[in-house]
Amino acid sequence: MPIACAAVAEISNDIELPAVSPAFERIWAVIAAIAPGSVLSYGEVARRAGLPRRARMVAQALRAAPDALELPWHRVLRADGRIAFAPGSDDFVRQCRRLRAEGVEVTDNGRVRMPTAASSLDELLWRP
DNA sequence: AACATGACGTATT
DNA sequence: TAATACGCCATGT
Repeated sequence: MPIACAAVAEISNDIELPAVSPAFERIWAVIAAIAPGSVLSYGEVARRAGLPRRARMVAQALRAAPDALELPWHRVLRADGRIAFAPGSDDFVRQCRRLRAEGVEVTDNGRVRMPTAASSLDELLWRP
């Protein structure tokens, strides 16, 4: 079992709340596994959690996530690379800060260059 | 059962 | 790139 999964499992067992959905736990595990400095879209998180077409559920899972999990929620963006929160809102600003703090380029509009299929492939193939 | 609401996605213009 | 429209899916009324 991946470390991130174990952490989520342990903590979410610890925290007793209204019977946390197993789907939420899988989503949390995927988010916990996002490497610092990289980002994922809501839809991609859903797919990796085995829940295709359930991007909105990822949003729910994030809202419901216990603080104790300390998920890297700031690494989850919309599919077009924009921050999901309303521009200028506190959450929006917080997310910008946290992303920049780990080296992610964020435009003033709150947009991040998302990895394209091509760029990811280049990463793999051109790596020395 | 019907409708509104979201930290969403995709296609189209 | 931006605006719009529509699709999707869980929840709450």
